[in-house]
Amino acid sequence: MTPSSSRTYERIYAVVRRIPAGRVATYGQVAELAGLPGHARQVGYAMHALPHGTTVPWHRVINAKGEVSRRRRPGGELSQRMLLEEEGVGFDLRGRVALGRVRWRPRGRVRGVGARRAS
DNA sequence: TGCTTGACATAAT
DNA sequence: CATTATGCCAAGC
Repeated sequence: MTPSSSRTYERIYAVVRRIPAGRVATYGQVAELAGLPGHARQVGYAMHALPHGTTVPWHRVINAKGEVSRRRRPGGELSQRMLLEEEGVGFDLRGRVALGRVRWRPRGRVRGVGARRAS
């Protein structure tokens, strides 16, 4: 099967579906979990390709800055922000979420000093 | 069929 | 901390 098949999108959607309410994940994080390390842009592209009545919580995916990415259509980001606020995700005055607080933590962590992510 | 843009990320300045 | 530059892959034209 061609690696550039729609399956790539499905994989991304599967990861996004795992994000619990009240938590958010970055594009890069989703990409890595989807098996596409470094291809954060494709995640954003996949989100853009999502249909309207989708069950995928696309609004829980934000950029590494902790802010909702700007879209081609003005006002769209506000919708995403509203959905997140409804789930309990708070935004600061700069329109950024407390990543260190609402960041989704996939899988158990190696407790202890591991509070650090590979760079 | 080839160039440009993009719901990004990271390093450098 | 913001701004700039480069890399990645896919979709649009």
